[in-house]
Amino acid sequence: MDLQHQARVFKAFCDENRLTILQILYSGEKCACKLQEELGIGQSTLSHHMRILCDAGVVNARREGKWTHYSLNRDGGEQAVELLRKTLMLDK
Amino acid sequence: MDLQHQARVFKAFCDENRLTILQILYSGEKCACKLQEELGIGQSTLSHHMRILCDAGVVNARREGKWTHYSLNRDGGEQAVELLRKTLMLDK
DNA sequence: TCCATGCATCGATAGATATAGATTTGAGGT
DNA sequence: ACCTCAAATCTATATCTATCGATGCATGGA
Repeated sequence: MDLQHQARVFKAFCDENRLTILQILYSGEKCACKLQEELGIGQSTLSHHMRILCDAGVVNARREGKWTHYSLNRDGGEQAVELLRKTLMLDK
Repeated sequence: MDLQHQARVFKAFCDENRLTILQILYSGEKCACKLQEELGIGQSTLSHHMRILCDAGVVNARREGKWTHYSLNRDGGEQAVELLRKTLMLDK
C-alpha cells in the first residue's frame, strides 16, 4: 500500500476552501473565474487548490479555449471512498 | 454543514504515520508503547497523533491502569466514510 | 504578428503541523 | 506519603501548507 499516495488523496478534503469548491461543483461544471469569485480568493490560490483536487482524482478539468471548466469526477470520488474503506478496513 | 469539523475528520488520514497506526490497529488492540516502538517516533509525537485519531472518532482509547490501549472504532470509521460520501455527493 | 486574457508556475511570507525534549498528571506499588 | 512509570500536555523548532503578487505561457482576437 502506497501510504504517500493515500495521504495525498485525503489531503483533498482537509481544507475548507476545497470542501467549499466541491459543494459548488455539485451544482454543475464551473469556470475557474466563477469559483474564484465565489470563494473570494486570489487566482493563484484557486489554481493551487484545483491542482490538489485534480491530482486526487475527484475533480475534472476541461479546457475550452481560454477557459478551464471544472466538474466533479464521480469515478474518482467513488475511488476515494473505496480507498477510505480500505484504509479503515471496512471492506467485507 | 460544518466544514471545519469535516476538514478535521479527514485530517486524520492525511499523515503517513497515522495511516500506519491504523494499519497496525487492524491486527487488534495495541498499547501506546507498542505503537511507539513500531513507528520509531517519540512518545509525545505518538500522543499527538492518537489525539487526532481519537478526536476524529476512528480510534478508541481504553485506559487500563497505567497503560492506554488503542483500537479501531468501527462506527467512527463508518461515519467517516459516510461523511466522505456526503462531501462528494455520492449518496443515492 | 501583436496584444489581451485566463490560468499555471514562481518567489516570498504568514500560519499550521509534526516532532522532540521537558514537565505535569494520574494510577499503582512500596 | 512517597516513588515509579505511562501518557498527556507544554515549549520550542523545523517543515509544510495556504496565500498573494509577479511572472510566464498559452490561446484567441484585432
